[in-house]
Amino acid sequence: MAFEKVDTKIDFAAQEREVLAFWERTGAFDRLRELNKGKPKWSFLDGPITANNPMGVHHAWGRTYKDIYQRYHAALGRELRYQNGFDCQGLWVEVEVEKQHGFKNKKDIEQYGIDRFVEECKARAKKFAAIQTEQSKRLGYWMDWDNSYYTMSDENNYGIWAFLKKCHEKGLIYKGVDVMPWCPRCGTGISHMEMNEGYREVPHTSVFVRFPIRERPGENLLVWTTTPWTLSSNVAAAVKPGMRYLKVKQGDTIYYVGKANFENPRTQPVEPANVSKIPGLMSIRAMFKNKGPFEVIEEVQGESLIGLTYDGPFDMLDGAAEAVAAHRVIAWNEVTESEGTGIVHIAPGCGSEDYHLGKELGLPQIAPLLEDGTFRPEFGLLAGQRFDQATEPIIQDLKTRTLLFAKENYHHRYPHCWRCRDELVYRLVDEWFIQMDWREQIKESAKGARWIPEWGLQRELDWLDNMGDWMISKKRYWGLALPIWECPKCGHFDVIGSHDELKERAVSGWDRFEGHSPHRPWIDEVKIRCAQCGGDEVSRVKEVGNPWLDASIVPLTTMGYFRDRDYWEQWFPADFIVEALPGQFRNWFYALLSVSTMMVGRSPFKVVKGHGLVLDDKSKPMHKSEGNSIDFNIAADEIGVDVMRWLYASTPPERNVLFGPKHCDEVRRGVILPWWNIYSFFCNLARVDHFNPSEHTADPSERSLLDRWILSDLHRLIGVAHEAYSAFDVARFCNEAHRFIDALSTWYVRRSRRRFYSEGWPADKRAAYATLYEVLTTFNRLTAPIIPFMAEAIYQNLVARQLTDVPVSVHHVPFPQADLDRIDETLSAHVASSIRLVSLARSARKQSNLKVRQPLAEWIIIPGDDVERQAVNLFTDHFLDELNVKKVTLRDSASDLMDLRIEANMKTIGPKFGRHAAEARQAVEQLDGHTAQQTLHGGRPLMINVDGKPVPVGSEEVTIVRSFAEGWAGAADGKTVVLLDKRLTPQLKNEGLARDIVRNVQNLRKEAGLDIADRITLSLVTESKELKEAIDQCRDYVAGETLSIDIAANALEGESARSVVKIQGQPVTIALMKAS
RNA sequence: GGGCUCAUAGCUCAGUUGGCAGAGCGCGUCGCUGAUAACGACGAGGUCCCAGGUUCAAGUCCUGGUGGGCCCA
Repeated sequence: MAFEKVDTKIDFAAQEREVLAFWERTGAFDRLRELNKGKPKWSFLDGPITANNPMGVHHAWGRTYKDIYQRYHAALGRELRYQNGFDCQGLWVEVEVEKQHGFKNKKDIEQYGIDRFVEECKARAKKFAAIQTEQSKRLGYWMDWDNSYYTMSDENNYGIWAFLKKCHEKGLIYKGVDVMPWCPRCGTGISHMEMNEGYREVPHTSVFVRFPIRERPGENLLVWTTTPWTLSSNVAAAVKPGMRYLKVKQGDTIYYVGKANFENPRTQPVEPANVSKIPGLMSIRAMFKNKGPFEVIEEVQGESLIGLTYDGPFDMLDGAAEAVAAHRVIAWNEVTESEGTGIVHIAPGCGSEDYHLGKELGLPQIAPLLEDGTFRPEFGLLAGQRFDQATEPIIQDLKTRTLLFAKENYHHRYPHCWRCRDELVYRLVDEWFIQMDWREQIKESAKGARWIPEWGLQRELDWLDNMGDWMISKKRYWGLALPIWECPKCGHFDVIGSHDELKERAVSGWDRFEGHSPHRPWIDEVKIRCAQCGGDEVSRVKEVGNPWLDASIVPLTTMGYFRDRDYWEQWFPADFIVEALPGQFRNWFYALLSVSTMMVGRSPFKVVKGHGLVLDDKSKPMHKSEGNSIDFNIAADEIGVDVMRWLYASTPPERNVLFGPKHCDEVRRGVILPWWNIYSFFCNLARVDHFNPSEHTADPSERSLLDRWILSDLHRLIGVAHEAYSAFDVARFCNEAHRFIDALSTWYVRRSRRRFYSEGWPADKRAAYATLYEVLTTFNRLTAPIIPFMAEAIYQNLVARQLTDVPVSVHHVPFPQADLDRIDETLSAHVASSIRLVSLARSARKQSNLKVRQPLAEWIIIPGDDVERQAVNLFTDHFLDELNVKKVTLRDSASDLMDLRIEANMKTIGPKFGRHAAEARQAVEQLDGHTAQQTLHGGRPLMINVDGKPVPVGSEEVTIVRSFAEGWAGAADGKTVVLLDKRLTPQLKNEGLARDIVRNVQNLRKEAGLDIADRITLSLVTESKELKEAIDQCRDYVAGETLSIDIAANALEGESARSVVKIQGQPVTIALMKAS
């Protein structure tokens, strides 16, 4: 069948949609799986994507890698599982469902009904899983989409139960108390890691408050806090031993304040750019001055304050009763001179550092806030108020009682909930933990895998060394039901390891649970008997699980560990996983390693690769909330998926990729379009010529040098492709492929073009066709994993339409194998030299303003080495044509045409002359060029005077710089010199004019819509004597190039196109008509 | 607060063992022309973050600082 005409103005996105339909129609993916069934396995494990929103382009990077390496291994003939994963459970889904309903807090959810709420979360995950599935298909991601795993599945949840039970059997599960960041709106603790993502700059009212010292009436500690609500729970005040404190007297009142703190100019701790936008801060000294006269009466050491007791600011509240007797000044090294007053308010129930310090010293912990951030009833005037709304009442109250020294508007970075943006507070809470003292075992597992990049292992080991126990509970609704049943009577708890075990242990509620997924609220119906005290109303704890548990059991659950151990053995551990780097060392990678180490004692993956982030074109991370995330579907249809995939594949994975129109366009123009243009050039000619790949073949002996060269380069590239793909370094292949496209386009095709235009099928034309056909089809297969759509389109036209008994899809074709015998390094060196010589000559032409259309008489080449000399001999014809010269001459020297100057080569002169190097350089550069060159060519050294002594200098120590004689254009690089004869004979001048005329006629032909092969009648009307003469002399040339059967000097009757142009400044009227 | 890492052209980044500072994109100029919504050549554009030090010579090595990123506390 004939080749289909290729449109050079292709709409790539439309073509991609056609290819998708083709894959669908032909069942191409299923066919691939059949082809590879029973072959050696390659096991990829997909890290589940959060099924909570449609994909943005930033989700496509990792998925591109996943598809590329799967396609490559399939092309090697490996069997794969192709299982995609969706991460379904967790707070992020809850938050979106809450938003839909306008819920403000947990009460709203409970009123609405946990069952309905959880069903909606489930439905949301399913909905977005379906959307992401369609988007992934659009990306060209070949997966077994009907067999995706969902972390909310029963199998997955019960799998985690088995893991937790195993932990419990080893005594690792415990309930702990800690002060941790808490989101009052979500009503749940926030891990430090989550907290890092939510810092924002906000203004708070910070206060300076005095604490009266009981032992010293009239004397006070001056303390400062940015969170006035915590004053309700103050227990102690901390000073730093060794630090200097001042006694400042104002009126009858004496204040203690850090000496440095007192004097320090204070600034708002915000981004430097924001400082000027907000009011500044007063120094503490200025605050005193503001209030009236004061004097510094004494300076004391911090130690002298330690042990003093004081009256707390809210001692009258019932909730603070425990603290009254505990108020005293303690020593703490973390007190700083740069912030606050140098005396730090300590509330162990309201801050992390405070808590640990308090625990060390045995201080009481006062926890003032309920789950929703309001004060407990026992906090009197504050009871029921939210911590942030309480600021004003607190200040008013302190003012009334004259305890308030000052207040100010303080701007700082403060943590907010990463999902709902509410301000976080520190709360004292109970949570469930896995004790992680078996970290050494996990480290061994980590070492058993290969990490790309290599430093990933060290990063992971660092994390494993430093991590605390794993907090696995969250006081929420939608998630893994922690299988912990805790006896309300005796406090004993049990961890249930499976569905069946629970059924066995159940004493009530099983009937209400049966038939439901193991989620709240249904699972909470099931009660068991306490194994310790025999109580039979033991309920499950209310908490749900950390979602990283959900994602980390998948190497077991999805590969059938709990249901088909034989199958599991075949696929575990995974050969490869790949995910975005930031965070995963402490998230998925960590959780995966921990779970598999516990369950089966080794890493669930052999190779783990990380990649960077997708940033916008201003280098900012893409976030839906920032508004800079780009919708995947829109991008796919605007720029095409192949372009996007190439952009991702070609970015070094450790770096971030900047995604924007500019960068996509760079890929499109730099890689995709040139490749498409080469293909369409070939295809459209092959179509007209009725090229038949099985008929028009060529023996090696019939191939030209350039044919052998491009095939050699192709086979070298095949080798690189295997190395790069199998090392998971596709970026390296992209670089080399880009270079190959450049070479193919700007050298092979350009230099071979005329061979395709000859009549009939001479051997040389067959060789050109056969060569380019082989290059195109082979290179196409190499790029197919990266740009699967374009590869398919090209394959269908070049191969599937032409040959019988070939695979239906390019993705069924085995990956090419390199034939080392076809690699010819010498030839590559010759071509490289040729390209260099030609570009040197072009540079010479450019510098002398000699356009290539103007023929020149002679090109003299003084080769820098033997390879160049041989290249000139091998490729003389190409040289003549490429540079439009009449003659190429090889010479050993051309001193008659050049002036020479000597420069010092500091790389060798430096070490030789040491501190006299500068002097030596001057001496060398004063030498006469020609004489010096003769001396050196004669094998003798140059003599220079340095430090008063004559010293010999050899050819390695100097460089010769050239300038060129009148009438010659030249350029030099290293030892290589090229010279072009600028002198134009009348004959040359006429030929130059003729070529200009031809070019203009060709433009007009195209404008007139003529076919390449149409013959024309041409008319050239001009007043210019020079042009007339040139036309006259080069009549045959002009006629031949433009397919003119006649060239008239007067106007045409019935012309179909006309234009008036200036040729070298002289006007001519061109007209033409198609010849009958 | 500790650890790691980075700082080079308008942008994105290379820069080997110290030896006259590079590429791609963008910009400007010119050229090529039946692969043409391409392509090629040439050019302009630099305080190599700052300050010291070693050296004949420092983007490169050493010390100290500043600024950014990541990790940990």
